[in-house]
Amino acid sequence: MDTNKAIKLKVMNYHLVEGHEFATKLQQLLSQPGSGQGSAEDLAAKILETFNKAISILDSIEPLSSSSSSLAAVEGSQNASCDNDGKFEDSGDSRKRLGPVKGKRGCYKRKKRSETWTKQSPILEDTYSWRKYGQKEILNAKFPRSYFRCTHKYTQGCKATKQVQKVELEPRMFSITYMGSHTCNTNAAIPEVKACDNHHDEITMDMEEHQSPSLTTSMKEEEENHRPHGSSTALVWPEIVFEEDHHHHHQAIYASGDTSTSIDVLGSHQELMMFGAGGDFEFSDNEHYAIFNSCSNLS
DNA sequence: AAAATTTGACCCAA
DNA sequence: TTGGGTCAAATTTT
Repeated sequence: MDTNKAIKLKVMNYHLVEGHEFATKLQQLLSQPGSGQGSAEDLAAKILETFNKAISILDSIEPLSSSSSSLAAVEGSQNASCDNDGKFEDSGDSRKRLGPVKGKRGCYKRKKRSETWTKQSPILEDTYSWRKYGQKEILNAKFPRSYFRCTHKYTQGCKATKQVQKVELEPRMFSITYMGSHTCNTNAAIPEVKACDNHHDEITMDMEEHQSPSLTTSMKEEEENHRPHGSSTALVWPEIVFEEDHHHHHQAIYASGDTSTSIDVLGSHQELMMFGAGGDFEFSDNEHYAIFNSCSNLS
């Protein structure tokens, strides 16, 4: 708790203040006629990066849904074309599924025995270390889904997993579903955490045909957030609209409406949705502190 | 050499 | 039989 406060303070001091300064400079720059656009874009990129870092850190300390629901579990499917209304049941470790929805093929739902929560974020990293163990093309979805498990699954029996999939309607966003909480020794996890060097794992999604030339098959966060040529979109996170384009029966990807938290960043609006069983994201304070410390000097 | 990723095979409920 | 999730051998990266 105290440590979380300390971390927040640091985030405030380093990232947010820095971002604010960048934004101020940008504002000055824009108000001056004939100022070079290149540097404006540069500033914009810096601002974005700064805020992304801050959000990432804060978000992992304290997942945004403070009003945790009492649901035992929540739908985990991100299949953009499927409506879900079955329920999870307790089950063994794996390979159990729940019924289809609306008779449409491919609309499965996985049984979940542990808490599951989903968020949307342009940021792929978090404070845990993950090992990718699979990737699947998902029916009716444009982007593949990547599967990750905790690096310490076998050494420490940690059962946490996550699934990551690009959001169809906003390809710079990722839908990240966390399943189960970490039981691994967080101290052991520290050295593997690559929370700040921006040059690591995260998903490498290969999609056969992506239209944006700036989207390479390897979608590292840096590439995502750094793009100076991203034009105005580099500055704005578009509002996420959960609108089903090819199937009317579906209103929202996360149908079991729970908590939806919004945060405003740079005047734009990003929506994060957190669901489920009062996700017990249990972080060791030390871990965060260490991670944050190691990050804070990287601007 | 060890750790991580890729990717086709496999499992199983629907 | 199918699609989603996982496994594991092959491959790549560190």
